[in-house]
Amino acid sequence: MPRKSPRITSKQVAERAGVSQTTVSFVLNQVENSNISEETRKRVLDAARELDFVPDVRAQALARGRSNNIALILTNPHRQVFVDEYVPTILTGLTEVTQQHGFRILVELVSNTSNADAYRNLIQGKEVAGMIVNLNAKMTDDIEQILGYARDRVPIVTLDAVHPDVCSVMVDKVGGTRTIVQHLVKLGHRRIACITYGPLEDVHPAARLRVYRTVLEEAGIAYDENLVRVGAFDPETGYGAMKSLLATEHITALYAMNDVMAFGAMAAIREAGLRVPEDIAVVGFDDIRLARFSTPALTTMHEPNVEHGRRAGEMLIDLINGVTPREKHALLATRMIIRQSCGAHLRRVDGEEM
Amino acid sequence: MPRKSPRITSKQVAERAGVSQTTVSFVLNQVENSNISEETRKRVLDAARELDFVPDVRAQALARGRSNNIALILTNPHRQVFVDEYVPTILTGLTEVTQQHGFRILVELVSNTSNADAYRNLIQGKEVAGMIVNLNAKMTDDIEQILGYARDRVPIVTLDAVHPDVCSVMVDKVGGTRTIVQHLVKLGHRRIACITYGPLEDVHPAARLRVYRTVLEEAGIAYDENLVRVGAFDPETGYGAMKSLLATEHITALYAMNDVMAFGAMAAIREAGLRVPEDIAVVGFDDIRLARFSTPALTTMHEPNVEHGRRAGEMLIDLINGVTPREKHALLATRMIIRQSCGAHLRRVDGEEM
DNA sequence: CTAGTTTACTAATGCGCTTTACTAATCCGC
DNA sequence: GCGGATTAGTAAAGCGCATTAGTAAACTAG
Repeated sequence: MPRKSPRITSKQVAERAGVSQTTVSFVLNQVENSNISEETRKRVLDAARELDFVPDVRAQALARGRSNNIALILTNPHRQVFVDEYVPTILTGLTEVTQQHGFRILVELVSNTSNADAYRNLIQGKEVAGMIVNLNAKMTDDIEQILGYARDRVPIVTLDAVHPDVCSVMVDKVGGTRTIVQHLVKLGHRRIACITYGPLEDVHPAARLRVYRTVLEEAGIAYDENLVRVGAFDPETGYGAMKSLLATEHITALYAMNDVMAFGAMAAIREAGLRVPEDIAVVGFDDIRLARFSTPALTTMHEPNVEHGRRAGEMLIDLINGVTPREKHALLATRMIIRQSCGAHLRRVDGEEM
Repeated sequence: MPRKSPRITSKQVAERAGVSQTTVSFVLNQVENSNISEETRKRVLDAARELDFVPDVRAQALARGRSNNIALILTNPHRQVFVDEYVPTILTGLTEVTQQHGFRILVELVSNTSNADAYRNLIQGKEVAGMIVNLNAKMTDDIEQILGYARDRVPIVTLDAVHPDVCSVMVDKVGGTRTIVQHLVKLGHRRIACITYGPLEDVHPAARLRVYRTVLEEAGIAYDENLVRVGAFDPETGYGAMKSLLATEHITALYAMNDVMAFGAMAAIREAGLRVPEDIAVVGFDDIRLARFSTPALTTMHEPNVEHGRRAGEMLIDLINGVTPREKHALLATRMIIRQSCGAHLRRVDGEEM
């Protein structure tokens, strides 16, 4: 069990180096215009190394008036965030930049999106220097208020929702939707079902559904709301939605708004004795690692999640440092990955360039 | 952009309530034997609420001599940790208990397992009150030294590796391996391949491979090292390993040490024109959410990851509070989930009770 | 009615650092 | 050789809380 180890403070480093605590602080923090001679500098550095000195971050944070933590706030974790590699990949990109700047990541799960207290404590408690929020719910008054409150006190970047005044980095799921639904249309499909996720008012599903509809109509295909089903972020709902589609509708293609639902849907199609893509073409969205290994391999839109985390981190650190980010709202492009499930390989499609 | 909001301190609460700062602290922290009258208590509470007071955690941590953060240290994140739902599920269980006790989670990615500095800074910098480490590498001198160093200074719980002196919560992957390999044996298989992950010296793969061998030998099946391939934590390696197995060996069953590799392996089997489970039975390990939705649905061992995180959190908080945990090394059981990929449903197996 | 105890608080110190204001010594130009 | 600028530092205050030691008043017990 932990025993009290002798705590090394900057005062002890000062003593050992024969200088004042101030000098130690100046040297260790490389304060400019502090006029420390090279010789003294070296003595301090040596002393610090010999004593194995690591400054107490709590004291630093208190004295500096700024924490060195950044919060990653995950709202609705169980509904949508904790699926596939989303969190790990975001974290990968994020830590890549935060580590460089000496920030640590505080992960906070907020189950109720409009739970203002979680934010309040984090901010007022001075626990974090900035926050990155995964917020994909509908922009209600509640949320707008929370965002406003937060933004007035601490730099903040959202990963999804766009509030005009709050910086954000967002994956262009809407553009991706256009691309992939057009892909299905080009393959000749006219009965294209859609499995979306709810609530339909939320940022992405609403806009994506609209684009799905637009693309169909542009191709002269009437929008049929019977072909739209609402799932969630798990294979089960995709499976259920497909079952229900198969029971009542005749379709030749499916656009599932995430890969995981596409997996479920394909299972349902198989159970019904139908083949993918011969009977029903299926496309997903996200490009999870397993997408390449489903039966058949899933055609999908690739989301740059590592980049997503990285950009959000960079933007936040800019804000923390008082630098105005070049773009207030960054949009990251998705990329279509054509595999087998859409049936493109069967039809000798001419160069899909989108 | 954030403007300086008037910081509310306990001193202001004190003023408003007409008491001393000490009293505010006593009331807010519910200090025992502080003899605060009910009336004063109420005045303080009211003032705090009216001013929207949230104590500065940095100052609290400094004054109390204890941080209220717990580190979740993820070693080798890209190699194995950032697969499927592992991190999210661990986080779910962990935050469940940490939130109750007022601790926050600091996530730290350590790419090099024997990178002592990461631990040192976290500990010496007094950033955390305790650490949970996902350490699944071979117990080298390096690691043993790091663990020793850490444990001498701060409570620590490992999620995988077992150092006799360091508390741990671990999923019984070895026991699970026994169960599921026995399952394949009972189904009549004699040529059972194994796709493990490396490095083979690490905690789990070594022990699991040993059990795989033991189970075979107990059934009178000679261990054939040609049937063992080393993959990793991604479908690609499972796919590659299976390709290579199919090229040279005749097998009727496969035990993949994780579901993701099993997915890859199944893809390879299909490509070779063989059927799962008729030609080759496949079982995985982990029970990821998609396991139920592969073709065919994957038979696997379920890992209680939420429970894993929860137990680790409970154990750590006990240690932090100076309570000796009931068990120093907890072992969590896995559960076999029989689906289609093992072919059990084809053979009318008598009640699989394990 | 007084000494001792309990009740209900408060003053003041310290956690370990950063930072501002200050000082002593040296340098430099004329 | 003297005033101002520069160099190389330091002393001390303060960040916002927890906590220890202490105090004044009220309440007992004898």
